[in-house]
Amino acid sequence: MTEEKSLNFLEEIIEKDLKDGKHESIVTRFPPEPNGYLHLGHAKSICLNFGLSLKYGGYTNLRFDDTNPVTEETEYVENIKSDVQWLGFQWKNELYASDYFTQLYEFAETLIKKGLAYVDDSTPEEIAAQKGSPITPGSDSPCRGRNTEENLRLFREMREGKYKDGEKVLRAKIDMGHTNMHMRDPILYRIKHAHHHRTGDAWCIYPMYDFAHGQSDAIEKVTHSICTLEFVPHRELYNWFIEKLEIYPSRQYEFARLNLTYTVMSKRKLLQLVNEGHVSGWDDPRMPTISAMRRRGYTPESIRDFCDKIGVAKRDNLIDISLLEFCVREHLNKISLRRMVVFDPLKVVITNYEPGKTEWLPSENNPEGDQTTRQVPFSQVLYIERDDFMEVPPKKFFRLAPGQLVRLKSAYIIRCDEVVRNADGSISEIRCTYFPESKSGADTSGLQVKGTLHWVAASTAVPVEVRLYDRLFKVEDLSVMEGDFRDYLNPDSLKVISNAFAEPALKDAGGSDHYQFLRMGYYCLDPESTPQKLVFNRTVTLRDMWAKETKKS
RNA sequence: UGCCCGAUGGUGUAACUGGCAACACGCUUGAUUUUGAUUCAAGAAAGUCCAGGUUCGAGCCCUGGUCGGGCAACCA
Repeated sequence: MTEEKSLNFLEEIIEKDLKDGKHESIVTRFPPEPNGYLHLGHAKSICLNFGLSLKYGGYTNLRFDDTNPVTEETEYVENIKSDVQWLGFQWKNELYASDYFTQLYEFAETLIKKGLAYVDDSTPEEIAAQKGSPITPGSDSPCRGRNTEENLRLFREMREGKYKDGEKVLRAKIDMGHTNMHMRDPILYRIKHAHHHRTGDAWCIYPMYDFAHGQSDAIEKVTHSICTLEFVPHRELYNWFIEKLEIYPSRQYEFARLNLTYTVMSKRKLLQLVNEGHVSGWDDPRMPTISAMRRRGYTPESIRDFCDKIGVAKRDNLIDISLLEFCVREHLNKISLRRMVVFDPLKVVITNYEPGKTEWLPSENNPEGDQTTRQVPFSQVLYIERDDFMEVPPKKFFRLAPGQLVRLKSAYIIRCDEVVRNADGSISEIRCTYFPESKSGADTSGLQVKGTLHWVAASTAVPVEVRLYDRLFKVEDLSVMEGDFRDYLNPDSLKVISNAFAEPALKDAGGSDHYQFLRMGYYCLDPESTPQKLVFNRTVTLRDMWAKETKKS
């Protein structure tokens, strides 16, 4: 009884290919360049590529597109691998475009021998000029007529290191008047006397993306090479190489990249935020990177669910971040342990409770799941949230106010009798009476209250630090804003509560556990946390109808 | 002044491939609730960019527009 779900355009293509017998199973690949961290946009691509091969029987390779030694580093390779695995996917083969350098070099010689590539001595400026513009045809390079022998000799000399960076390039010989700019004699190889993270100094010429990607797909017999929309114009060239080199005909398909409200999703901009110190690093919990989201408390399940819900198509899109938040809340609600933490304490003294006495009261760990409980200490002096008390409450204020009754979660109903002030007039504590017969689980008081508050007993409270994250940017759609994207950074994206009070059960907080601090949102332990100083990250707030209500008036 | 994509509620994705638009998020209202959470119920919201055409019938097909995006790194 599988739920009948309509197919996206990629699934339609694959099902047709399978039905027509074009393929018996499919091979996809996830091809990151190791020059940055993976972000949510990559997660969409990962879920697609791995999801498709899982669904249709086949496999997915992890292939690092490492053709540019000057920007790529091993550190990125390791992080990318762990992010993919954390998301819950396993590749069939771990591969590198650099594994194919010898083969790609031979492909280049093949093209030269076929008279389809030539060595060009033009400068970068000259080549740019020769390209023309989208509306004007380009012009031939003076070197375009070089004969095969000379091209071969020169190309071999390029490889041997006879020339300096930029002195020569290898170009495909296609058509400088082509309407597709990418077909105007694109560069195939350039000289870079640079150390490569894997091949070391074995090479001083490196293939360009276009000459490496498609051929790598072919070598791996990738059936469906799925990439984002900006590569649509490259497809013609992709197919040209397949035809001229007579290699395995992988096919490229493109989908629209993910855009999210209130954030940026480009590696360049994210790198800038890191380098300029707007965030603490690639895994700063405000970043849309996978590692940041993991640190913030997102679960792989929720990210996969999100990628599933946003769908795949070819039109530009801007996904509302509230969908992402919905996905985490939905998962966290099911798995998180409930705990009580007071962020902004207001002292409450229960005047009719025996001083020095402590009662340990059971409270459920998760009302949605198993019915296990933990013990919470109750005593005469407590803390509640300052926001949960008002001297002159508005009409629908269900919390504590003079004369008003409220339940303390898993404990007793209390009534506020008196407000005690400091010399400056601020409230120092409030004095309440409790109703012994209203004890949670054994309530015979018959009292009805509209509100329930979280609380912490003062004597056993554990001081903790809580980091509250908000959206990184102030505006929903950065793409339509004028000026620099950094002008729109949200100055309040991080708020640190260094002295919150937690119930003692939180002393045993584990690294991978997710918590719901009652009425305060979902949290997890930050890696910077120590047993002496617990540090929690807010993953996401709870939905808050009351906040909406108060905002209205 | 070119070539290539795309256009369905506020957002995203559907519509059995031609039979008068569905699902999710968001929003509103109500019920339940020892989390103003969760859960549940109800509701508002597009007549499918425009104009023609084909057809008994078009969001799906054709033609012409309009609007949006992409394309000229020795980046990927």
